[in-house]
Amino acid sequence: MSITIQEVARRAGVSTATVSRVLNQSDKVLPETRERVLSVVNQLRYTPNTNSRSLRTRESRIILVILPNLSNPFYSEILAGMDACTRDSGYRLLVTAHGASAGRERELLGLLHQRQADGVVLMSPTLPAAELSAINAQFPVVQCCEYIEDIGVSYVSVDNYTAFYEATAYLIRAGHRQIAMSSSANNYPSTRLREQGFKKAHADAGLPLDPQRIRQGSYSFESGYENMQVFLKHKQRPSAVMGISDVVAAGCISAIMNAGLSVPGDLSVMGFDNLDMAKMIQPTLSTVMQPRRRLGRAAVELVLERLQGCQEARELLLPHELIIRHSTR
Amino acid sequence: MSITIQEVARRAGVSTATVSRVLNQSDKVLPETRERVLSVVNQLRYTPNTNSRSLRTRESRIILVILPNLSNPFYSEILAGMDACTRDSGYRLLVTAHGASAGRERELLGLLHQRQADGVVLMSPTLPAAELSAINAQFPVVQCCEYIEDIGVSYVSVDNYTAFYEATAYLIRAGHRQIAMSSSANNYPSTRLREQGFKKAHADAGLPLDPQRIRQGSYSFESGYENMQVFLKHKQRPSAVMGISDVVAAGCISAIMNAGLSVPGDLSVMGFDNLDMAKMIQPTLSTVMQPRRRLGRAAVELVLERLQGCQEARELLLPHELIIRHSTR
DNA sequence: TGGTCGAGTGTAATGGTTTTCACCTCTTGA
DNA sequence: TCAAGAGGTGAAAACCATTACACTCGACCA
Repeated sequence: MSITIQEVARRAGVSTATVSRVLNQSDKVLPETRERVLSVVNQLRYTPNTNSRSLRTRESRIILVILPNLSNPFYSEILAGMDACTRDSGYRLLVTAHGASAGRERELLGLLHQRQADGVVLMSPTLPAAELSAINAQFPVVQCCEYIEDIGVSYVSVDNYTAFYEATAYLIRAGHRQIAMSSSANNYPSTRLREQGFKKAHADAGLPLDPQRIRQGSYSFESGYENMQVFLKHKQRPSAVMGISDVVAAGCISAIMNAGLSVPGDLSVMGFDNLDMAKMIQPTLSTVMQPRRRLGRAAVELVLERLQGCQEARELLLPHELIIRHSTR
Repeated sequence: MSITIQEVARRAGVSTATVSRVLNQSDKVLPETRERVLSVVNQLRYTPNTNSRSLRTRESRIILVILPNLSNPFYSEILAGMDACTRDSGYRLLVTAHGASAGRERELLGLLHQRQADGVVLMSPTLPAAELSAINAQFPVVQCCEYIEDIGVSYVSVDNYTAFYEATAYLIRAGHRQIAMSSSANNYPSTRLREQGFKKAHADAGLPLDPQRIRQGSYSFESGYENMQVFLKHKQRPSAVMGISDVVAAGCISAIMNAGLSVPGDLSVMGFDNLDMAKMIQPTLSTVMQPRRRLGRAAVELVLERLQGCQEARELLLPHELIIRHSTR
């Protein structure tokens, strides 16, 4: 049916070993033999069978990507970066969601042992640290965006602490004294870091911070909406609010407008992520840009690097950027 | 290193053939032998090596998904549907973007011949019809959302014509007489169908339609913005505008607001897709819901169905739904 | 009693590649 | 002139599963 290396060898009048050598540009082959083989390869449009190759070499040239869910647009741009990075590397991406189930995540990581994947990018690990670093000892593991620190597992992310600090400081410099934050109840390091940045900016400015000013919830639009409704009822209404994500910030804006107030006239709103959406809403959303494409690209690069043999764990924080649009003043 | 079928066979005191038979629940095996084998399998946590299996059986249990790009949130929910559908089928998703290059798409489809994938879902084919149906003769091909009709290749989509017709008719019934459409210059069937639905709704209502009222562009926010700016300059300003997508509609809304007009006070705006974003903008966007999760699920189901042996091409149009929010009146 | 049949199992070929090892031919240096 | 070494190549094992075919054994029938 399909063309095999035998066929190529036969037509080129060499052994399969030689064809293999030519294709893997490894060993010494006489230039003229190489030419002969290559011309047959091109003529026959031969491509090696990946299964037999993987069977032999114990590598699949596939990188596994595990994220909590696929429906969140935050991830799409990151995936695009990974995909682009993968393109000419000979590797491919196997993308799946774990749906917040550690069991499912464990099952997926089983693909590594089955040699169905050579390495993995985790977008938000649900597994305990010990398990993670055990796997990392055997296979390249890279954490992207969300990560557990100091367990010897590489990660690439942004500096959530500083980013949130800067965004908060910006609002303070702009004259805001009562700032609220619609946060999340999850245990992600990023969430904690952002809250810490928020607090530190207050502390450094000598501003008191009423604990009621931080409300937890989720990363959803609805959560932003509901938290904002509560903030609006506080006796001392905040003059600005930070969303832990753009989507949450959009929820805040909706709540504000539905209460008959205006943004940024009555309240300023700041988001986080710089989704495409941020420039589409009215008013356009001030936010902190995460370089999502580059995050994806870097994550895959780190996996590739380890596949190349590099052993050391890398900890990359890519530059974020405060983007001021029209939802703040 | 890893456990092989030989090892299982040895410990269970049977031949590898028997182990294989147990695992593939095919042939007759004495219940007690089966038990013995299964217990060893569980004890050793044995999972068959996929590469050698694929090498033998010439199937990879992988479904290829090719979309134009990964960064568009329109696709993310569809992917989620595919992923969910795939979950317990034993199949996995290999997702890649073709970046509007037919060459790249062709290259990716090569994975089928290399037995790296058993079937494929195409989210917007760039290949000529003939090539597509040639591939479809050998492997399961399913078109999703965008499709070429009548070439014997299955597809799943929504009824773009009727959907756009209904949305337009809704605006007409609401009293609008001057309706514009921010369309796209591409050649996608969906685009043509939506334009036709738009026109037919006018015709059926006996409304004249100035050709200037349809402007082409792209599927981007900017395109909607720019088209809208032109519409606003027309001597007879439209009282409503339909975007070919939610993102385009959002661009229209921005242009309208930046011109100092209001939505829906001065103009009504209708989108298409019902992205999450639609409920996040102000005013919330009236739109046509595409059941994206179900689209993804159905596409994968069709591939699976053909893999099961079903030969006939299916043409599925899933129900859409007009969703009225606050951008229209 | 001898032959047929079927159920259950094992042997070994098979899939397509990579890679070890052995081989041959030349060159080089002593 | 011969030994050693190096460059180029081929034969065959190995990777790990599936499966066609053969075999054994007991049951059953004529």
